[in-house]
Amino acid sequence: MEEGLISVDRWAEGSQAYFLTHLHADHTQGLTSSWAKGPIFCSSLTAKLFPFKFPNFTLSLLRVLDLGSWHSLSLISPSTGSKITVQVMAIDAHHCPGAVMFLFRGEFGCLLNTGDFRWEKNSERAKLGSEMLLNALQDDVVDVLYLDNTYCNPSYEFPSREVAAQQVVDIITSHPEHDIIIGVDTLGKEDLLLHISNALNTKIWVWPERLQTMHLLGFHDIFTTKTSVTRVRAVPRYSFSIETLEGLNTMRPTIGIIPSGLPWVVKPIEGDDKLFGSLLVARYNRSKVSSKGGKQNDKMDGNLGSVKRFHKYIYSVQYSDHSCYQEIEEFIKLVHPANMKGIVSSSSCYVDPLYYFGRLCGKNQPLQGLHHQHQKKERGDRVVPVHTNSKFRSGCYSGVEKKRKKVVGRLGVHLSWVSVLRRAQRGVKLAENERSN
DNA sequence: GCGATCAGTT
DNA sequence: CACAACTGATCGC
Repeated sequence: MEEGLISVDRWAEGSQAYFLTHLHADHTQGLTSSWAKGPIFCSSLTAKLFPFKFPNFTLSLLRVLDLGSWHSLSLISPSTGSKITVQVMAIDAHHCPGAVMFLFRGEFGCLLNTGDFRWEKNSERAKLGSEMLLNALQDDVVDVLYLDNTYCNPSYEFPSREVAAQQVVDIITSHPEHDIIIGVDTLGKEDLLLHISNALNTKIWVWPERLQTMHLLGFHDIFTTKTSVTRVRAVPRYSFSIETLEGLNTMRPTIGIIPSGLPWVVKPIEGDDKLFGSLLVARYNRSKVSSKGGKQNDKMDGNLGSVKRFHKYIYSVQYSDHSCYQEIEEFIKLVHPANMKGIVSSSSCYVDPLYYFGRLCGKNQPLQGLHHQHQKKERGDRVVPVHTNSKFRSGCYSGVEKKRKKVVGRLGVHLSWVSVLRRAQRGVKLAENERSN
């Protein structure tokens, strides 16, 4: 498709410099320990965490970019073959540890790729970030903004992480006799756990690999792998299910908390009155949720607007490491790009940020279909110099979309022993397992 | 055994 | 209907 100069979170052959915004798996697809396609630029924290995810990686290929200062790269222009200079700045993206945005300047113009980002207007970090960004831009115009459009829809609203973290603390304190498990990923949401630890003056259990990560991040006395010292455990999100909670509750009273940008609700499998095969299903429409058993009798529900108790044992708290709709809007207003493009697309839909925010950068909304003189489409003549990762696979696939068959396997009642054991290993399963003999 | 891709999970 | 991030199975080498 295009000849490459630089790639952001994309790992195909053909670029001269590769940029990694952060270490989540959906941004490292195609990156492996045996990488040899070129230098990789990232933040110092990402570089520190890097060997943990890619054990035998040739570390000399990593290039650390300090935040907030311009770095110059000497590259070869793909079109003319002459030497050109590209400048890049990394800026805190407030997404997960090490996550940055990249701002580029070069013969192709000025480009900003947010990676995944959260833009909380009132946080000190964001104020610093916006100063850094505005300072870097000076009078430059961002020609193309590559935007984290995960929640680029007005229905996606949620509070700041600080507020959401306090909601989690409130849930925990209102269950003084319960064990607590919180579903988290391999990186991210550390601030939430720190907030809980501080507020409740307790250590927090994590699984062994996660403890290593915590140590790399510089947290040495807050997390533990000993279950006996705390009732609060952070467990891998993929091991967190209704079954798990049901199982745990046969041993000790336990509640689960899911921090997520989306509100969740249970949808039981038809004809199955047991909860074994239940799915977790997201909804926009929260009024439906609360009208139908989502809202329980807890007195605390009063102060917790966006908290949903969607199952006897499970709470959903809207703690998100991605920007909500309004924050995306604020960010676009700040940057005021000439054009923009979303970097994220879910399996079935892609929200073009121009649809909602085209007016903010003088672009027409694509669905209006005006017979307006389009700016030239620049197909063949001008090469877009940046490959950018989209989770959207369309680029490689032609026309036919693969149908994804949804086999809800035979009531899904059966849980394989492998997965039971895995869960046990990661600490979700029962205390009996680790205390036995 | 490794990497890429697909499929399924929460 | 709907997320991001993750694990596991399978295939080709």
